[in-house]
Amino acid sequence: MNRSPHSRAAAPSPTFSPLYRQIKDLILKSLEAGEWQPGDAIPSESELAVRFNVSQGTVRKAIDEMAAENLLVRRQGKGTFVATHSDPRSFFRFLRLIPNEGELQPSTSVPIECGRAKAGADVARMLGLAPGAPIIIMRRLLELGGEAVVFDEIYLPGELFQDLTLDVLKQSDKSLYDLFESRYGVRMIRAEERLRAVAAEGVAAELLHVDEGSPLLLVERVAFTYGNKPVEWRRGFYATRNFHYFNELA
Amino acid sequence: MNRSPHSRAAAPSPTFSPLYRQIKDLILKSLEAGEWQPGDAIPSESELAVRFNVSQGTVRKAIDEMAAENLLVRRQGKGTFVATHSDPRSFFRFLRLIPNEGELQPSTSVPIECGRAKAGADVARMLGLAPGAPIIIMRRLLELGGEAVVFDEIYLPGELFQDLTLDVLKQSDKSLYDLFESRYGVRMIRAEERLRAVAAEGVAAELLHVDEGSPLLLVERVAFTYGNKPVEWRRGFYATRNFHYFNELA
DNA sequence: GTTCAGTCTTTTGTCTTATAAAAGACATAA
DNA sequence: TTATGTCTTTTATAAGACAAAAGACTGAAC
Repeated sequence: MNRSPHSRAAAPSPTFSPLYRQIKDLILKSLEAGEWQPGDAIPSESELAVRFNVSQGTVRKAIDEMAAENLLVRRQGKGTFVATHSDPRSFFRFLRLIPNEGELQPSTSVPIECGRAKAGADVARMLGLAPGAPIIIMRRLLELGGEAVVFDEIYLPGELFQDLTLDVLKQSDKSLYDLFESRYGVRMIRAEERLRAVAAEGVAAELLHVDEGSPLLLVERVAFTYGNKPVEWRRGFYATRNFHYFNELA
Repeated sequence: MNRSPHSRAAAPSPTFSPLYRQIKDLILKSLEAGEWQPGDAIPSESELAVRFNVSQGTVRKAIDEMAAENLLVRRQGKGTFVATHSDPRSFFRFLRLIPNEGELQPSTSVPIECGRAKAGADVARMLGLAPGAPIIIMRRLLELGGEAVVFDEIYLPGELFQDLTLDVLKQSDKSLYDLFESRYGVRMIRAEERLRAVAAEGVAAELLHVDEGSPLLLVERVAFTYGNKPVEWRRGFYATRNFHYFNELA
């Protein structure tokens, strides 16, 4: 570690970075290496301070940033924990769909199909794979309060999800990202979504019980794991009769 | 100010709040009162520390939070500045529309109509007004790279925007929120958006040059100023042939 | 035995102080 | 005129001391 970043004698150091950020990188590396599992407590601030030979305040600032990025969760008096998709609070972060009126509905994922294929040009580009690399294609329906609301087509790199089959999906009662995290060790930490209005057609129209040509909200998503690595591409058709996509501009 | 929040002798204080948050509230009050204008520098951290009789670090933590909320902007070596909508960087925050391919386009606002009316039940509810209170209704088209992409219907409380007319809008070359801020002293700091897909009809279809019944993205927005006070309700129809709504889930 | 109140330990949170880096103005020498 | 150094003002970083929150543990009261 560069412990004397301020001495400019030796190197004007284009790679300069303050102490707390170096600590952050170290913690991130431990996280990525699986030293602490999702839901687990990480060592206390003072322990980490001793381990890295810095003050508690410096460790704290590193953790502050990671908590702001939803990688860690602090609880006063208890400790700091690795964020997990099994925590229901982290759920809404990745499904911004709420009813036009009334309370939030419990959601059910209905797997329809899950197979293997070779990446076409578009999927390869989105996932940073070579064209022809093995991928998994999954289709599923999302029901909210008994109503079919979202039809998803999901593309995953085959390498990371070796034994993922339709059966595995049907067995699981967790959310997809919870499953990915607990069974395959792939943690989604960030996503980009692109929204358009399109006309319903084919399977989507049928499964969502809407007329051909009626408007649907198309949500395309790329989800990233540690190191900004894309590991999921998804195309979702949302029927927005009774639900809408909620977003806060802050 | 409650300078000894930790002494529990006097009051178990259900309204306890740490020092830095009390400072934050004070700075916020100054901001709200217009003591410093958008774009201006606020006093330095050490000046504020003297003024409030606390340490620089405590002022700093207060400002940190406000910078995270986009109320203030820090610049090392220069000072801390009141955020402003005239800063182009703050622009994308409130218009999340980007081209499917190619660079970001410069946008032009084309005012169509601007009149006064009395608030109906729905607008009154959204803006926290009494039904029948005076409001302003404005319609406009947003063009990106020469193409008509968004048709907006905007509802404002009449009281806050006294002399706002179609002419004023036509005269201005600023963004709407920049105009609101500089001319009426109303600063938008946060907004909630609800998105749906709908079928194009009437004026919207016509102005956006799309067929009746073709899909449009409907974006309903409530925008808030200081103290979480709603001061704008807006219904926007987005034609998403060549553009899409971009959102980051972080 | 069970319950309740106090006490102790461990954890994150708050606040202060000292010092570094960044930016720019200004003077001065080439 | 142009560069170069120096001084001042600003935010940024780092460390240390102490407070509040949470929970486990102890032991007395019943």
